[in-house]
Amino acid sequence: MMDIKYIRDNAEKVQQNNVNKGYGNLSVEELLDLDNERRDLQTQVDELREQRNQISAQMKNGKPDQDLIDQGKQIKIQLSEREEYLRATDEKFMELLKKFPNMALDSVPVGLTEDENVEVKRVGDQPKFDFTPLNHAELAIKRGWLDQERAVKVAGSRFVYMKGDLARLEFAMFQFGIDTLTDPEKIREIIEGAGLTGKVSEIPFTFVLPPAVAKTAVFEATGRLNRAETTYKIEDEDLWLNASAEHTLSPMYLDEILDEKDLPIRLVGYTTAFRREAGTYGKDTEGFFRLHQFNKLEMESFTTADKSYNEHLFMVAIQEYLMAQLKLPYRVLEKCTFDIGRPNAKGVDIEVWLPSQNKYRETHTADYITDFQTRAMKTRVRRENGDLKLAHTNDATAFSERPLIGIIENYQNADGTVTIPEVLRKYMGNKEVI
RNA sequence: GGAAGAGUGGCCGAGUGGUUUAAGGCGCACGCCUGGAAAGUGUGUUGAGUCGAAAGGCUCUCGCAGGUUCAAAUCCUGUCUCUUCCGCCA
Repeated sequence: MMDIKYIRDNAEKVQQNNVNKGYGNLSVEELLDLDNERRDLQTQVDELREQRNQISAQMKNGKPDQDLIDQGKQIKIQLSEREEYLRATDEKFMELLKKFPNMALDSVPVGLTEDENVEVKRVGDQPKFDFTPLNHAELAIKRGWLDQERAVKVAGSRFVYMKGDLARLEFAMFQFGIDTLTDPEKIREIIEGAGLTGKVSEIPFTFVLPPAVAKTAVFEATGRLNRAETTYKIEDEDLWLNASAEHTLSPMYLDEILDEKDLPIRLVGYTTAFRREAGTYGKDTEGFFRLHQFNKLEMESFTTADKSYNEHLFMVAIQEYLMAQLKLPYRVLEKCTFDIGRPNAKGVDIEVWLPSQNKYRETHTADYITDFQTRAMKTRVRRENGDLKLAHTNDATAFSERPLIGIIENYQNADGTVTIPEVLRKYMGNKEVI
């Protein structure tokens, strides 16, 4: 959620940001009108309550006074009318305010389609094959690793059974990710490699197995509840299935005041993610590129405002490190204003090279969210100087299932086998090929 | 899922309609006292909104949401969470 005080002071800039992020229909003027109305009403209500309290205080000492009781009754009537008006105005105000997107940093490229995303760099060589490479779905089905037909029978389209060595490889990859993120030595190595020494904390991540559901109000506070297109609701419960561990990690400190000396809090959470994928019919239907259900390892961190930007760069560095360790060819994109998403101030995507599609496809996102989530969640920090400030959150993918697609396509051999990336072999019984 | 009990400032805990602007204690912060400390002692110590240059004023906040009343931590209704017991269960 945006800071109304910031909007009051920066009306034009906020309106321009709305336009840049594809929310040009949201009017700052309309919001500020509601804000003024709301504050006027609040003052009126406060004054009436003050009168009521004064009358009540007079009544404490002596016997009940009919005159005071009558005055109190008058105030009660006026107050309930004003309060109702205030409640309705406040509701309209909040409804509109919650729709406002976070301010994009000035460095974020302005653009209203994903074509405006800017490629920052390419890393790793695209493999050359002396045979015609299969796409990941063909290969996985051929090897008995993927059963879509039976999944359709049981659960419907966009669900799969993942089996055998591919399923094992997935857990190997996740274990590799967990081992890396919880290892102080590896964290230091990544920070050094990214030139962030002294700029970010060197404390490792804590591995978390979080709930996979969140209550409506909590999910809304994350700014990620998208009823129409993404999120599944559990019938007869006030619960939604998470579409990422972010949705249950970021609200962990809801309504809490954190101590600065305990920061940063770095978490890496594993859950199964559920997405309705409404509006993507016909897109990426082959294999397991876009499913209603997939597993994901997600990073989340809580910092003070002055540390959060470097924390974001650190998370991107981690993502690059993981991809580089797997020796997958990838590229890094600076996402444009439209593509970074409503809660983001900045966003980076990492895409893996897919030989079958002859292009790079998204595997990782890093979200720089500033205080947009913590304002709604009331997650604050007691600074060392005693100030109370909103915490900042950063959120980023460690591994989803998509890098597996990159692995089996880039590491495939002519005979249909797949060479296992070196760093994963120890998790696969030291096998070199599956 | 059923039954009973309980939710009060950072923590413990008093409080069954108006001397509560939430007693008292612990912890914490800053003083006084002391050669220094302990003890003692004084002041302060939830968070939010709003007005104000500031000092400060006003309002709200006793799990949450409604209701009764001139007046609610206190009475009523709903709901959530926790504890104990029962049932079910990986």
